Formats: sequence, C-alpha cells, structure tokens
Amino acid sequence: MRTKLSTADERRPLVIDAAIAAFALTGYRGTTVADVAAEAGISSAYVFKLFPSKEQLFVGALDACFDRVVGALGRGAEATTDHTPDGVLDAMGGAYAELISDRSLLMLQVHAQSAVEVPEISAALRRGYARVTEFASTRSGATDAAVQRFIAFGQLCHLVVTLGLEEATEPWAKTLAAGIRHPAFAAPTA
Amino acid sequence: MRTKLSTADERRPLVIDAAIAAFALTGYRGTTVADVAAEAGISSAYVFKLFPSKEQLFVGALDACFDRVVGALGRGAEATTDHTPDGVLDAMGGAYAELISDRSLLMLQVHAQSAVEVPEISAALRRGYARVTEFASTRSGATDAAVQRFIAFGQLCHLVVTLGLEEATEPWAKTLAAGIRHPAFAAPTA
DNA sequence: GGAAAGAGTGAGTGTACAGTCACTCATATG
DNA sequence: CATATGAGTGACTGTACACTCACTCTTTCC
Repeated sequence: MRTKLSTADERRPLVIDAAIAAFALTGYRGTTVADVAAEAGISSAYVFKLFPSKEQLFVGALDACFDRVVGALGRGAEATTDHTPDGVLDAMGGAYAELISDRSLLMLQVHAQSAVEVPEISAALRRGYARVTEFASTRSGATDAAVQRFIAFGQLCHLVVTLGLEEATEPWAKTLAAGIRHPAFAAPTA
Repeated sequence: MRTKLSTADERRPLVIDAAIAAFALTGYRGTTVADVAAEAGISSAYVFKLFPSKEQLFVGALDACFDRVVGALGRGAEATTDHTPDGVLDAMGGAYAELISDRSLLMLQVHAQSAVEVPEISAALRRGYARVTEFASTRSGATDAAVQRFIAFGQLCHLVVTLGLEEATEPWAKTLAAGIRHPAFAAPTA
C-alpha cells in the first residue's frame, strides 16, 4: 500500500526531528517550512496542521534540543566514577561532546541565539540555558565559578565547531580548539 | 539646498556603519537591504551601487566590526599599568566590554556565526577570529591556555548579553553573568 | 556655456515563502 | 454498507525582498 497513515501525535515528534535537522543547516530565517516538510517526508500544508506556525515549530525543536542536552549531561554524570564536582562536570562535558557529534543540536543553539529578536525564541533559549545551567550546578555540586567556566567552554566549543576549527592547522585555530573534545575522541558513554 | 552630494568613497564607510547597526538588530537574513539603506538615509538602489551584493555588504560590515574589536583590544592593552600577560588580557577584556556597550558589534558576531553556511561570511568570520586570537596572543604574551580562556569567556559574554542576563535576577543567570563586565562598570579607557 | 562624469533615485521585475483552503482518501465503527 | 473522523495534499494568495534600469540632478573642468 502506498500510504501509511499515522496519528498526528505520532507524527509530531518526527517532524520535530526533521525540524532540528533542517533548521540546524540554515537557521530560523534561512530555512523554509517546505525544507522541514521535505526532511520529514510530508507536505508543508500538513506541517501547518501539526504546528500553528513556523515560529512554534522552531520553538518545539529548540525545546527538544535542550531535552536531549540535559539528558546527555545526566547520563554523562551517571557514568563517571569520579564523583567530585569537577569530575562530574568533566564527565558532562564528555557526554556533551559526544551528543553534538552530528552538529545539529549545536548549530540549532547557535541559530537560536541569532533569532532572539523573536520573543518566543528568546524565551525558549533562556528556558533552555536555565535548565542546563541549573542541572549542571545541582547535579555536580560544583561552585558557581566552575559552572560558569563549564558553560563558557561550551560556548567556545560552539564557536570551534561552527568555524570548523577542529581540523584546522593554523596556530590560532589550534589555540582555540585545544582540548575541545572531538566526537572521535569522546569517552564511551557506558 | 536640498541635496548634499558626497563621493562614493566617502559614503561607503557610512553605509558600513549603517549596515552594522541594521544587521545587528535582525541578522543577515532578517535584515533587508532597504533597512540598511533607511538607516544610512539613502535609497536601496544606491546601496547596490556602492556594494555589489547584500552578501558583500555584510562581509564589509563584519570586517569593520573586527577592525574595531582589534583596535579596542590594542587600546586596552596600551592603557594598563599591569604588564603581566594576565594583566594585559584583563585590560583587553575590559576594553572589549566597553566597546560592545551598544551591543551592535557583539550581535553582529553572533549573527555572523549563524550565517556560516554562506562561504564568504564563514571566511570573514574566521579571518576575524584569527585576527583577534593572534592579536590577543602576541600582544599579551599569554599562554595558549590563557588566550583560549579569554576567548571562551568572550563567547560567554556574547551569550549573556544576547539573553539579557546582566539584569536578570534568577540564580542561574547570575551564575553565568558573574564578573562579566557590564558597560556601566567598565574601566575608563584612558 | 556645455559636455562628461558621477551621485542618487523611483519604479519596477522575478522569485520565494508563510500560511490557507478545498479537497481526497483511509480507517473505524455501528 | 453508510457515515463520521481525521490524515494528508495540491494549488493557491498575498506579500516581501534582492536586484535592475532608465532616468535626473550636481559637480567639475575645459
């Protein structure tokens, strides 16, 4: 049979996945709803039946992105044997590096930061960073300074990946990328 | 007299200024050439006489942005009395905080990072960060690790300003914004 | 004065895109 | 079978935007 119907509630998360992938490539303004629809394998008209607007679709993708980030941090923290605050933060960093190996989740955050003039997106981004910061803080028990440093190097990681500096050979690029955990070197999760 | 002609070479840098302001608000895709033209007080047709394309206009604005950043770092380094590597880096940080007090230069960098799928913009951004990193490194004489940290906290600063966390009261926001030099507290340049 | 060069614009053109609508088809249930 | 519900779409609309072009007005220089 040509058609395989599923329910809207089943379809929505799949469209969110497609939205993460599509928006990660070209950002909020640079990506069309038709792009997302194509990635999801449905018509764009149906995307608008599942989500009220492009804006809400992006917000849904961003929320899902932070769900995964927090989940990864939690799993990283779970897996480490070094239970000192710094040890836990370090394990979270490793888990994050592994999570973002396909770049989509990372680029989505970068693109969201560039769409903060849309109030709903700004709010979602704040929500997301609030969750990440609070989780890193309470789960690790690290000092505020250590948590701040953790996030700062996370942001540096975004820059490094965005500019593709992991494979660059220029000295300045190596300075910035030093020790940034490349997916290939990421510690196994289990 | 109604009209006050100036030469194209005089006009171009003014349009660059306008482009920095306009693109800073809504990013590369979210800003129209008409927005830039309005900011510059000329017609959009003339913007296209002065710059070959919107893309080149954005690249011009981005290059000018990094000119100013490097200039500010240099002036900051010049002004400090603490000539240790860390002292110089710190002075540069203060100068940067002051420079970005109007947010335009900061937001332009954020938006550029979200437009890296445009090759020319990606190249300009790499050029810019190369200049900043190399300058910070050679001018301060600091270790690679210290320079990396300098840039990492610069990126954190971008996040803090983008999300407006300087004035936020939530604990997580204070954790991220702690010690980020707010323009109001920036050290005087001279 | 007059001609050349350049500053600057109004009015377009072609295209792309968010969102809508009327519709078709599949499935479920009595 | 009949009818209702909901999945899913093709074709459309209105608008916005990058870029062009033919044109006018100003300045300069002989």
